[in-house]
Amino acid sequence: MMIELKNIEKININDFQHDLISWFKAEQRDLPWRKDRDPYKVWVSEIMLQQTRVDTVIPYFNRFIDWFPTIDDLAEAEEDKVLKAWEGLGYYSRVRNLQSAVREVKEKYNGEVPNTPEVISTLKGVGPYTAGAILSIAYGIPEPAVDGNVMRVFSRILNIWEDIAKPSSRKVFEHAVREMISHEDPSAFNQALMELGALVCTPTSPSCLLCPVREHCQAFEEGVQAELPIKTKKNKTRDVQLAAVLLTDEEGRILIHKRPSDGLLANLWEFPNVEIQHPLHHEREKISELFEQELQIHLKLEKIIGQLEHVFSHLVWNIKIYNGELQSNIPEGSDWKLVTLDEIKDYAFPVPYQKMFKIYLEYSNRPDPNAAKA
DNA sequence: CATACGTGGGC
DNA sequence: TGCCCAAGTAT
Repeated sequence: MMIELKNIEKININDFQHDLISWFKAEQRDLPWRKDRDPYKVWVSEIMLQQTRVDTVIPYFNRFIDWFPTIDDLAEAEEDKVLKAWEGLGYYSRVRNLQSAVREVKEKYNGEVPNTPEVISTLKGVGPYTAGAILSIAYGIPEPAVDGNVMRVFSRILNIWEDIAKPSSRKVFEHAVREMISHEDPSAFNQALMELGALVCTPTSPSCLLCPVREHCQAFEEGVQAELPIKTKKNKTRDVQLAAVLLTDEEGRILIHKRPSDGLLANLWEFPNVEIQHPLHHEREKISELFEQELQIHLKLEKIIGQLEHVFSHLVWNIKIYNGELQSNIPEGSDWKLVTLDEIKDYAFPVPYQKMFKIYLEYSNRPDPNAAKA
């Protein structure tokens, strides 16, 4: 902490704020969530932007605000429709937490997004970053909003060699932001830091020659900007083998299942599937048995119509895709449904099952003898 | 504190 | 092809 304080003292904070904010006001991108400061829209955008690129978020944000323009609209919406609005964005608990928090705001806070760190931080899905972002952007409150961009930018500006992958590092950067933040325009200051990280002070090969705060940058002065930030991390993924089946009944309707309300892809829809513990056990009979034991459905498997791999951040799914006929009644419970090809588009499926459905459609339209191989 | 939690894009 | 992400949070 002493080192950072020392480097902060090397910077003329007023000049830094001015150079940063002037650049932001001139160069900021025209983004849909920057049209106004409606705390709800700021909130939605910040949740969507977690671990997600701006270009990906834009169309989702526009549709989401179109479907749920206000806190009331989101609070009153069916969760299935909310998940449909999020379909394909990933990290689906974000939107379930968002709806839960919005309902709490409606009920406990008279529909007003809280404007203090203490209260807003109690809302589901609102962590230290999001709290600071909403407070500063929507309410002009000088709170730090430390995300990956801010840690990268400040690592370089202040020549900080703290490992930004460590959770404990965030407080170092929060401290630095508290020392540096503009109290005149905290919103522009925080957004400028993130915008700079996105456009100029990028992870690899930062564009220092275009940087509005280059003259304040300790790492640039030392010529070490390319070495920073320090970020350790090794993601090891686990492999999971699945057999999934597209089952139709005698009327051609398709059997779908709603996933459990916690864990991976919670509350999204899927096609019936089982995990294959031993990769070689893909005999028809064994697969059928597993479906009966684990899902209580009788079926006639036809053939493997395809195969796909889907990579998550922490695991890899290898899915063998079968088609087949449902030979028992649809299981009891609202988590099973038989739907037509037209109805299926109202249900939210995670990407691996969208891929699976696409493979099925291609298979049905034009049977391909080679598809049976795999 | 480490791990679970998605996805599509860049090199 | 494979690895690293990108405006994090919950547990």
